[in-house]
Amino acid sequence: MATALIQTADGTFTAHFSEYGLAGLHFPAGEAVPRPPTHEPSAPWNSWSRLTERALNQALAGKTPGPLPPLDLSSGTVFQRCVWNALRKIPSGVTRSYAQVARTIGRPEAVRAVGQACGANPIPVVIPCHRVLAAGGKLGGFSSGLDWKRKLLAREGAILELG
DNA sequence: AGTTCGGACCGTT
DNA sequence: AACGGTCCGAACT
Repeated sequence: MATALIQTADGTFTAHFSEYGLAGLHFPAGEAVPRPPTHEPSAPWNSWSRLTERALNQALAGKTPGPLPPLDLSSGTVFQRCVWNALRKIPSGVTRSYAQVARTIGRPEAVRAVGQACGANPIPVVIPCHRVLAAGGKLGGFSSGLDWKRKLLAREGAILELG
């Protein structure tokens, strides 16, 4: 595994790469980053890092990102990967409810479990867990802070709340 | 219209 | 056994 710092207009994100691809992404930490990352020149990490930086900046700007590095979602359970996969199909600017996602994956009753799976999403922003709201257009929760959720949705031009 | 309460539901630790 | 990024209906203010 390698750690890379990803520079964006919103601060420095931290990315984790396995030998299979991007495995984790963290929002800018409040404090200074502990240690500088180490790179193995031979690995594809530098290439993936560049792809991640480009895609992440696009996403943060509310635009649909282009090519992504391979994603390593092996940390998740079958159910979680199922949910994350469904999340990736939600277009930018569009929102779904936890119940809708539950229906999409064929488990209409596993609503709370879907919420739980969203919280376990290892690659936020790229895997748009922020596009899932509570019923009635209410914001719902967000592991990394609701400010981020609001900000991301606003950048995409998503409609929030109700008139 | 907004709120609180109480069950019911399901995957993860 | 307990906890969640839930949902829905009912009964309030």
